[in-house]
Amino acid sequence: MIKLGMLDEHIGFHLRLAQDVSFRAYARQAGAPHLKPGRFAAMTVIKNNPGISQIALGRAISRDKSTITPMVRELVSLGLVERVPSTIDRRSMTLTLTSAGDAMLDDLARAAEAHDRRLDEVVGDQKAVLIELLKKIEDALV
Amino acid sequence: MIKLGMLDEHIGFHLRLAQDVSFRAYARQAGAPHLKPGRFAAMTVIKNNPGISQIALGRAISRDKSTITPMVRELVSLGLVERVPSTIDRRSMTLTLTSAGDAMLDDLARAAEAHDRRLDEVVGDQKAVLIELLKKIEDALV
DNA sequence: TATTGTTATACTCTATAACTATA
DNA sequence: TATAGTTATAGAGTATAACAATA
Repeated sequence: MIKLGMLDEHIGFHLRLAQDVSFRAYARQAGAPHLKPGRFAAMTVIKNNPGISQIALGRAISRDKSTITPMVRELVSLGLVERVPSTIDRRSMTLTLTSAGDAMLDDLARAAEAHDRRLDEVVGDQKAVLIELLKKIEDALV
Repeated sequence: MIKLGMLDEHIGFHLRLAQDVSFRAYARQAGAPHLKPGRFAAMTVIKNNPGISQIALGRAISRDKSTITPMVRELVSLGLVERVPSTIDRRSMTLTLTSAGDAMLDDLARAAEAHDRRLDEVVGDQKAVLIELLKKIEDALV
């Protein structure tokens, strides 16, 4: 049996471990509707903020603009996102989901929800507490 | 203001976000005693399980053996880990920390602890609850 | 001068598969 | 046959820096 030593008391360590395990379980389960993990977050942000610029998208998901460029290009080439030059700022692009993108996001949401139902089961009636604590961490450390 | 939509209710999503934020904060703060994140976990496992094989190390931190090889080589070349052929199984290597490795791990532990004290502050008296929930997730989803 | 987005480039982390040497 | 470890290789994900166009 492997011992973990002092790490066992560390929130940061368990955050990493739990995220790792959770993501692997999701990837195993999702299987079919394949789209890389970052894409899901990006598409969700676009859906909820139609017309958003690439820069703003990058800020929303904490990625550099140079990371956003190929990501958006891929989503556009898959027919999931539409990319139109802004009329008010000609440097800027406006992003929206296509109807295919919307449908795909629904599929992904279903897979994510199935996964999250498992997580819900695991944490039981403590879900609200857990999410509240995680949000606190997100807000405090930015 | 960016809206997140349904994701906001998902444990998996907040796990990812909180881990991301936490890791970035740690990286910012750690600054000086530079060693990549996976190394910390590896060295901790070696410290607490002296003589462990590479395969067992890989299992402990959920990495393939081909990921372990260059990782161990780096730690050896930095003088932090000693790597000795096993006398009982000649295919196998035994790993232990050098005294420099032990000292380095102490430094890293201090940085990690400083970071974790911030996390502790954020979650307050809910720390035990949070760790318990994260462990539940780790155990349930393997 | 500052910002949006692209490109070139590079680095890290990771795994798969084929291999060797042992078991 | 199976396991420990290495190597070659490839694919994600990410960022920095230099740049063009526009503000």
